[in-house]
Amino acid sequence: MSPISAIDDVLSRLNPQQREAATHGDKPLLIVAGAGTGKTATLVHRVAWLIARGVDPRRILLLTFTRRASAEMLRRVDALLRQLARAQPNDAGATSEKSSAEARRIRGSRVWGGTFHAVATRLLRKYGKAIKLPAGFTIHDRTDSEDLLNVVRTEQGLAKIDRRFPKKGTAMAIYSRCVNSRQKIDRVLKKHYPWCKDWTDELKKLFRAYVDRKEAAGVLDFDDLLLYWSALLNDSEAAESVRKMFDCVLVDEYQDTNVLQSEILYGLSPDGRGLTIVGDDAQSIYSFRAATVRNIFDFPERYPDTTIVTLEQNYRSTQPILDATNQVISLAPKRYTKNLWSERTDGQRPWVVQCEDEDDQADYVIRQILTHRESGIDLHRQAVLFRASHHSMVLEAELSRRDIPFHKYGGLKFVETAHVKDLMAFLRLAENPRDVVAGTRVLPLLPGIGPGKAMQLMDVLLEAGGNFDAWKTWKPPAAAAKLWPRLLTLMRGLVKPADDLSAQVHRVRKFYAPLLEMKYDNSPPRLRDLEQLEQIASRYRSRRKMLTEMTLDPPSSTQDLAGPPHLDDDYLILSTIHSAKGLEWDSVFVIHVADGNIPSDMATGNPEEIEEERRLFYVALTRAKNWLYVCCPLRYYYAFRPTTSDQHGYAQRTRFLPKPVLEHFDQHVTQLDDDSDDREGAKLTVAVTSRSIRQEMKELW
DNA sequence: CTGTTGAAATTTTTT
DNA sequence: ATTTCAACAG
Repeated sequence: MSPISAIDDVLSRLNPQQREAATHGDKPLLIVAGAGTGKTATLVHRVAWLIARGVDPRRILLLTFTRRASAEMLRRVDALLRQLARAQPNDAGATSEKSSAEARRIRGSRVWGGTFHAVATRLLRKYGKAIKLPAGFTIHDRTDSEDLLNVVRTEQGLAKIDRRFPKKGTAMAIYSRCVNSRQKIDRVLKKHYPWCKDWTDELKKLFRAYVDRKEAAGVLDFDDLLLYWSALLNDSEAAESVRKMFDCVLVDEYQDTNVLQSEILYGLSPDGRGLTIVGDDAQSIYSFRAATVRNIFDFPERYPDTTIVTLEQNYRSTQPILDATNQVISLAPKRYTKNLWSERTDGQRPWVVQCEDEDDQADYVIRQILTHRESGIDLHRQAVLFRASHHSMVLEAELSRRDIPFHKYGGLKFVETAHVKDLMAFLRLAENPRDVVAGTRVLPLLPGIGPGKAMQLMDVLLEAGGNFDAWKTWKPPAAAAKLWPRLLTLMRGLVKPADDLSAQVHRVRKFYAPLLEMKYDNSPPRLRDLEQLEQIASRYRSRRKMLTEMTLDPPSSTQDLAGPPHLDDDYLILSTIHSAKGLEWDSVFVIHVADGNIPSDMATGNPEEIEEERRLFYVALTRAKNWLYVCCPLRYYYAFRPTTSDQHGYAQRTRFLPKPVLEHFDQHVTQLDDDSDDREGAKLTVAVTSRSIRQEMKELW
């Protein structure tokens, strides 16, 4: 088989639109890909096609939303390329060496892949010098950035003035939005933070000082990574070298990029040559990170040669599910109209399930999941989705009680827990002694040292250019006298370590463990986390690499840390809707579908926010392949304040399921049944409550 | 300046 | 329920 017909063979598995996209030339290409329309397959084939056509893999840049997505795509590109290589004519002997060289050349794993932030880091380590970045910069995550901002805020006395001054989290969000949307602070405040308008001047001053502080500390925050990448592309010399690195740039999830990212893209290819972007305006759910659907709408205007390919055939869901989800999104004003359809015409209609309360909901979901499992759908092919991380707490407790294993994605991550951050701070301080945030985290761990002394010590260290010897002359207070010399030894040993990374972590752990035990009363599980961290460290070649990766791409679920799961392990997936992006399961349960949760009360300020919540709901629903359950508890208990007996309120079904849409769902009410020993009693209550609930339902809905 | 205690405020999504 | 803030004693 000739190479050409081999690739034709591979491409024949795609539908005509997908094939058009995969084999498009090098003019700008916009793929509007509805949910489940095989956009990953299309991108993967496109990359493989480019490589097969002779493009050097190292000159392809694949920008994805998560590292997981990038790894998955590159793996599939590899598989495809291997398949192609096998199909090449292979006349014995001499050619086999040649063809294995060819195979090496086309390895997809050599493609540049990753998130904007991860790629930015790699480029800045390499070319940062051109714009005067220190090579050994460390990266601040959101919390670190807030901490540094707080340091500056305290210095400026803004914390004292009045309690109405925006808190660090808000201030950080404002700053971040300015950077990512490339807007002046006045505009951002007016549009998104009107209640902070009175503080404009103070905020400006605060941000200026914050920028200086970052520079002095040799750190970059998430926004800086993009900002400096963009700056690199504006520096005439550096831009030339960076631009020349890539022939093709492909961007996934383009609807969730922000203005700064679109500028980076423009910088990489001003005429759009070699540019491919994929997105779905109906799934734009990251505007709180300054992402804007406009990017995808404006793309054809910015690059007039753009070809638009729309993918509408859905390979994921059954038609009854699509009928319902199409209805949900049809109520949104939108521009790229798609009508998703499937060849899988039959299947169970999606359900709207009315539950009594949160406990009932958890119970119902678990029963239904177990029923599916009995019929052969493993737990990991089922998922429970929710708007906010804490919405799954009751369910998690119940799953644990019944020994049903689960992995949770989204919400607080392992690396964000205090003790892990503490330990990492030691490493970060060693890597970059100018990092004030790391220092002011480590130092107050010692008794007798608080924020004040810590700040002083960091100033001394900064003055000395980051040489820990500068601390030798310092006289610690009595309480810290014993530990101080040991800390000094530890840190000096870590600066130029002779041992491998896990040994370094071990040394930190030995030092930190007793302090941890004093600080927390539930220390045993935390100590175990630290042991696990030591294990993880052995997987990394360098400390810098570990620090970078743990910041940019933290393990998304606690269980991920244990390494690849055993094959016989089966576990249910719990996920925030945001973290469920791009994924799919056989059966999907969306819980807490009540107004206030979806749309979240926090996001009903303006119509745009509400539209985003609608898309969020749409994303959740379109994750389902075969079975879709939408659950809404009728009654919510108020956990707040002394629980005077039976305080509760009633929930309204989400506004995104009005009557006409609801007709595409089957409606159910949970039936309590023989779960417990007192079968009789349970049945009795059911009779009463379910009737009264139906009554209430009639009145409320 | 540190560390503790008690009161008050808050309530999302994440690179 | 948790986190953040303010006041106060050592």
